[in-house]
Amino acid sequence: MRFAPNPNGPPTLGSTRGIVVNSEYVKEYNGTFIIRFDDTDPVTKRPMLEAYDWYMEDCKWIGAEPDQVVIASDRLPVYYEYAELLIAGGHAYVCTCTQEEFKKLKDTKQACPHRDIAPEENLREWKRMLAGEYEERTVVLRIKTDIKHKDPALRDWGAFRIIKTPHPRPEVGDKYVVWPLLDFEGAIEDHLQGITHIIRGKDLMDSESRQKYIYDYLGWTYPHTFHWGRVKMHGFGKFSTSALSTSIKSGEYSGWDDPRLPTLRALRRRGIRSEALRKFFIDMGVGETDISLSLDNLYAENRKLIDADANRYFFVWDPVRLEIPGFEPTVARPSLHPSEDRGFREIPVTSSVFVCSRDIKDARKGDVFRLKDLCNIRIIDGNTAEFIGYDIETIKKGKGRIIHWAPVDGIPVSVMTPEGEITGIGEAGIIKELDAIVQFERYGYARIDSVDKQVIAYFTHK
RNA sequence: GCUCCGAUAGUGUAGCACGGCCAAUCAUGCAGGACUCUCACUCCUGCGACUGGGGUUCAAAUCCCCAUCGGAGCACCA
Repeated sequence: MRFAPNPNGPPTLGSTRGIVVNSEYVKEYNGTFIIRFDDTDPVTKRPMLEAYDWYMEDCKWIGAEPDQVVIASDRLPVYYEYAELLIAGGHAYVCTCTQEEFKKLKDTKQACPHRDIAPEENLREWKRMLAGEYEERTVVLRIKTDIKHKDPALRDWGAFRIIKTPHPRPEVGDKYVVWPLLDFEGAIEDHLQGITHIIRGKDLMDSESRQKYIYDYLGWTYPHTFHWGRVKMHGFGKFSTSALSTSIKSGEYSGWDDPRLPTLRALRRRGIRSEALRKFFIDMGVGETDISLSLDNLYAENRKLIDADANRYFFVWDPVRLEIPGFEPTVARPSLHPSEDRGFREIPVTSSVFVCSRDIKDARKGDVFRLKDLCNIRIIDGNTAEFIGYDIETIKKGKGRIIHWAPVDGIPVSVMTPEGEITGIGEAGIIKELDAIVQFERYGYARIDSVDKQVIAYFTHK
């Protein structure tokens, strides 16, 4: 099996599906997993140098280390060789029609004048192409199919064109001016690498019919193919790699791992486990239906994985200070985890704490609350309350709500979420959790990304 | 305009190649409940679908036709 991305950005949720499902089949049937960089367009979908490594990194992280790596831009001579074979066999021709001219003829099922030129002449023209004698957009090498084919998409498709912009990879640079199009490059590589099964997007459904002409001319057997539909993610708008790239450069996003982006590295930074991603995509299977899915399933999967590990902490967002006059300073000792026996945090408390404004803003005089793992209080007015005891049982019997809180000398915490940044105060112990996933009680899970004068956490999910 | 593909609960998915075992699977979601010093976790209960119409057949989610809806291709992009 192979996964064939164009490295013009980091892997996204969509690419991840390709990586996971292909590699899963490989595991199940003991096959070979090849990652092939289809980087044969130095202009329109110009590859990013860093992205090659990003793909390798992300594949590894998600448990899909490739057995082989192929970089198409390294293999132009191979493609040239087969092109010549096809030209010599009279199966391909050099066409100097303009795009518009050819389209017009093709749409009316008419051959262009170049179609009947003799192979020898085509070979000579091909050499001129390779020698750089043609300018961009003046010539193209076409594969001869059936100009009268009922499906216009299959009529004499283009296989090579001229591009004089250097390739971003320094090893390649301006070495070549004749570049293959996807259907040609992919057709040759799939055969050369002995690919037996291809899963490709529904948008590439015609590729098989197009490429089969080459396979027939060369006497090859076409791999088995499957297709999958388009994936739309709820909560993520439409995005294209190139559009994202500009938004990142302009500073609209902090980078390719901005928590608002559906890239693998962003999800990783947020604390999504690779196992959750794998299960999510494997359960989804390979369907031709276009799907529009929510990340709830992924989050649910992830929650099961992280809940037992995630230590609990108090994080108060939208904090308001609540005074409890006369309360004797003490040390609260909430447990690190409600069911795993992992010990306690220790939080020194004085006669005032922070609580979420949401929790007390509608409270009236006399309302009773339990500050979780600390004490019971009764509201006096908007931001003062009186201490009324430590006993949890009295709260359990009554109707007082249990709310969480943070010490007034706590640490500032910023949580980066897909919806934006949430700031508040957390207990100081959070600084011990650098790089770990914690649960902010009554808020959700988050990965502690950095710890300095303040804590930066990346929101995982509820 | 021409061509191709798809359609099962809110979402995703199993079943469809070989029609009966499907009063349709699983997950998530939602609702209710148990547990709990978190709105988390765990557990229990419940809700919810074969796009429509014809046909073939003793029997259709499964086969055929039409319609509707959705997606894609017809690039010197991938």
